[in-house]
Amino acid sequence: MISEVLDTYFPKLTTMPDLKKELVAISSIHKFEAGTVILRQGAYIKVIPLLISGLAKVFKEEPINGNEVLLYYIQPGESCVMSVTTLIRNQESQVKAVIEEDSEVVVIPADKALVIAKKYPKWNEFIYDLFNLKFEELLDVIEILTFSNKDKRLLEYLKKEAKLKGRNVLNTTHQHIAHDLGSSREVISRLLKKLEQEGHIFLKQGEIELIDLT
Amino acid sequence: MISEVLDTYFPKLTTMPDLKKELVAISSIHKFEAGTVILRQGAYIKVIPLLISGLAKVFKEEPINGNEVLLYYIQPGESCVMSVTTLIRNQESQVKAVIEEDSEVVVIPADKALVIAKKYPKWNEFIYDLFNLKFEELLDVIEILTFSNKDKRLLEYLKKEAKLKGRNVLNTTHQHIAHDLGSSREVISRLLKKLEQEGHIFLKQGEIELIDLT
DNA sequence: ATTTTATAGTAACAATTGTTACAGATAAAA
DNA sequence: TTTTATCTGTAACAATTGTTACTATAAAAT
Repeated sequence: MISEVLDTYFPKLTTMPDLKKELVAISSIHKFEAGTVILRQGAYIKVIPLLISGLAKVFKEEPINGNEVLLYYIQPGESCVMSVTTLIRNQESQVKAVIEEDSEVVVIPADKALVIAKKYPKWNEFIYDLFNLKFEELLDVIEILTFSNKDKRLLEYLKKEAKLKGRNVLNTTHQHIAHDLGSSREVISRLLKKLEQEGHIFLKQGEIELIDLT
Repeated sequence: MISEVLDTYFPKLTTMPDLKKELVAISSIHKFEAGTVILRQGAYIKVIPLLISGLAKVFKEEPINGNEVLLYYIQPGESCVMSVTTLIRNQESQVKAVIEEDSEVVVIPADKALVIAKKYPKWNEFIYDLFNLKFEELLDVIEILTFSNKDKRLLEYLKKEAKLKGRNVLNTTHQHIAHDLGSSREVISRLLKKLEQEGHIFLKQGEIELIDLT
């Protein structure tokens, strides 16, 4: 079971028979419901999660008044890179990870992941790839925060959500979006109305339909 | 020469005699003047630089109208993480690196760095550390961009510059700061004046003196 | 010493975003 | 069906940031 799942979603980790064998031996599959916090900011890493279905979001919390920003997503075939390096450095996690859609996760105990990392260069390649990917997502966020207005950021967010969730109707609230983007509900409502008037989206209570997905 | 330099600035890379020997054999020391672009956005990686003196800055360029934002710094004892992962993935660089203060750099040819990475886990530990560090710097940038105003961002920038350059008088222009932060000169002038009135800094032509460095 | 260039100051206005304070609409629960 | 809670719309105003346009100052060059 785990063997096939790894083959399908993490092919990089199964090209080496030894590595694959070891991974299968130490990992187990868990299911998490939407809303589950799988990693708390400030906590230490106990497991490395490999997502095989569903979707997770990674946030940075502002210590003072509890605001958060969405940093990036974890899709099937990915893991939480921050977990991996934080584990190696034995630090507190700087981020919070939350399951966004019901997910299945291959879970690797932290101590054993450390052994694997030292033993198999392939594992590092996998992590490097992921790191690069997430690094670039952060760069994109910074670019759009620096050079664009909120309406652009909002539209990009909606498109990304639609793409990752595989549908062009999003079931969400203005409040929820405001939370993800670190803004206020009123501002988001105003900008959504503007996007609707421009023909990008169609609004209903608890629903946003994307018109042009490009 | 290279041997001592590595011991001093990159102790992690010299704990294993074999790794150290190999690094010494393949690397050379180069000097770069302030202003030198050591990595162009869109270019492929030819060398991995290890900074031993001076300071470098890493920018993300906006493709359309040539604006840039400062992402993070490279200090002595650090390398350009983006180079490392971009090299492994054989991608175009997503960022631009510029020498900020005259620097000395240990240069490792890209092809040989790849061999080293596969052979020595210690190298990966070094890279992981660095990645984590820079990742966290990016998170801090995103946090401040999301939750704070420009004046806070500006003050943090000035403090960081002062800290990294080891002096509390910065020789820079408003235009240059605006460029680093992706804003306009007039806005920066206005905010600097405000910071001066609040007693944080003291302004002179071409100079900014930090009062409180905390 | 005078001109030229680069740098900085600032006022006035526009655009964007945040905040307050309600009202209306929709869906869920009683 | 009524009640209740949640979600959305929006006006009015405040604060912040961006833009335009011009002036003032300091440093560098002639």
